Amino acid sequence: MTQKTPSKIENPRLPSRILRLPMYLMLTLTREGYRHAVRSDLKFRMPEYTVLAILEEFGPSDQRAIGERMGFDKSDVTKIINALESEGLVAREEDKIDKRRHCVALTAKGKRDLKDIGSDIEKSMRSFLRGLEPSEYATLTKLLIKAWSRMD
Amino acid sequence: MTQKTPSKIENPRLPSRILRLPMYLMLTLTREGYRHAVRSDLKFRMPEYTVLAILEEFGPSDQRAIGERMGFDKSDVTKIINALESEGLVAREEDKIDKRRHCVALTAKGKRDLKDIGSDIEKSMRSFLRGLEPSEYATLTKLLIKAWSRMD
DNA sequence: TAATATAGTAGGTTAAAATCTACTATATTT
DNA sequence: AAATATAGTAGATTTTAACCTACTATATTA
Repeated sequence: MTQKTPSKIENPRLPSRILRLPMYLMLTLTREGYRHAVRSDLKFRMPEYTVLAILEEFGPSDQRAIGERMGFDKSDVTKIINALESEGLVAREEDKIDKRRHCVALTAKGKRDLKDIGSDIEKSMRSFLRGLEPSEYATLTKLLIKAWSRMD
Repeated sequence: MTQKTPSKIENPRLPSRILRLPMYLMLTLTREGYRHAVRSDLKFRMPEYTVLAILEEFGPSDQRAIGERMGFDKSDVTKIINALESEGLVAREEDKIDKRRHCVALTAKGKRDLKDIGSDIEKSMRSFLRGLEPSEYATLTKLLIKAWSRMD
């Protein structure tokens, strides 16, 4: 009880009660993964990449729809589009029918750069999860998609 | 290009480039899971429960060792222990050999309450991930442990 | 036509986690 | 013995995401 504890824990680990909780493991992993992402010094982060990918897969879109897909407030979408536009990756165009709307589309440069931006991010994420075999990585992804698609 | 976009997206979804990224899915899930945890109005959160579980599984410990296991700064450990001590769940005792150290141990009440605190948290997390079958939940946990144990 | 609602912008606020500093007390090293 | 290092505390600072407000312009509705 009052004995002196060792100065260094050789193999620090969490108790099994905690290791059986996937939500906590995800929390820890994303926290560490964030640091890893910062270290890998990417030019764009997920929000920017997500907008580019949305425009690529679903085509030009107004900002409200982008925000709805991402679960972001419209004001935050404005900021992301501003950043992407200033880099010449997307262009805003007035919607001719509804002049309140800005139709956002990928530029030629945006289409070109999207792949590199994505592969940089994906490479960083894969290197962080390099403890998993490719098949495990795929299984993990599948399970997360299922959980994600049914969360409340 | 400039055609009017519909006012409501019936089935908003993310592009496949994003859905194939487990780290992003985890980020989204933990963000939502946090809201779910707040809604379920638990008395203690993960940091407090983690400390209790550490003390249960590894026995009495000084605060530095607890922080090392959790990846928390010592000052944060102090705050958690303060909260747990004021609820009578843990007790600090001076280490007789090294008087700088506080040997932290579960009280009888701490041992008793640990199970309820844990099952409340676990229930909340399971209900959040209820889209997964039990076997999928187990697989997910296993994969996350593997990823966690090998992250840098 | 008047009232209400929506898209987007700019900028601010809030809340939580993570980090850091200064300090006291005690141990260890030189 | 003096210098240095460690455990713990208290409190401040930083960071970041999430959220909110006020505003302009335009569209829709009653």
